[in-house]
Amino acid sequence: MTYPRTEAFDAQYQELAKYAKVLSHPARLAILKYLAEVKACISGDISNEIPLSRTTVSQHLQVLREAGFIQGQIDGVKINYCLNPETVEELKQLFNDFMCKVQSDKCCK
Amino acid sequence: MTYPRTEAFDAQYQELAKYAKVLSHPARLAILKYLAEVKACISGDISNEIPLSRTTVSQHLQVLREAGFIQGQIDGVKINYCLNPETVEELKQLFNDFMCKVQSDKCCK
DNA sequence: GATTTATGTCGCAAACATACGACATATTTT
DNA sequence: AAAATATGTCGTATGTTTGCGACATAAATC
Repeated sequence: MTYPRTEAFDAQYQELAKYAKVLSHPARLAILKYLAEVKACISGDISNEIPLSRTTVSQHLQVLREAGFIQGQIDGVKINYCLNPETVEELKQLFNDFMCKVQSDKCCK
Repeated sequence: MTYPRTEAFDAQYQELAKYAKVLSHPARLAILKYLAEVKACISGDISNEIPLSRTTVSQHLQVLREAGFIQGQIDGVKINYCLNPETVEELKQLFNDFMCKVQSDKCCK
């Protein structure tokens, strides 16, 4: 949702918020972890692994793809999915930068 | 949303997903950062700082409070809000644990 | 005790997210 | 070329999130 009043203000937090949204569903965290374990696999493997329909998994894959977390390599009928290390690295960076600003010495106690 | 089929499966990702959801809105990231900067403040200060109505800020504060990110200390009519370092630390831990499982050596290249 | 100040909750509309069956497409295999 | 396989997109129902005005509460001040 974009609200005119907040657009400018939100800008600096938009990127991390977007990544956080992608990570805010257990299925997507599970897919990322599964991909890290198997290094590469086809989408059918994922819907066998997690208790969701093929359609739903496909939609979660789309969210992960659009956010740049995963990449798909077409191989005939199959599509081999794997993690995109650049995006994983960027997330880590953004998150750590944010955490530095919200350090434990910055509380009222 | 809770789906019976996925409940057991989701369990191990539920916690991080929940934290990620809290961080998935720019206004909430902004509030956390503002609180870190000023160390403690009242809710009115926050709605003056960010371009959202008092009501909306109050609701974002509720989300942050319920997730344990912030604490409110009643002082007469005012409520002094501040960060909760335990939760910030727990988030950092959960996130780092997850990132270790999704390391850059775990891709198809 | 009336007014002001600080904050919270309710109710609602609009937007967004989730899950999944049904259908579409495209490449293999027979 | 028909069947099988792998995957994507559409439509839809249901639930959740967001923003905000209106109302409620409760302490402080006049």
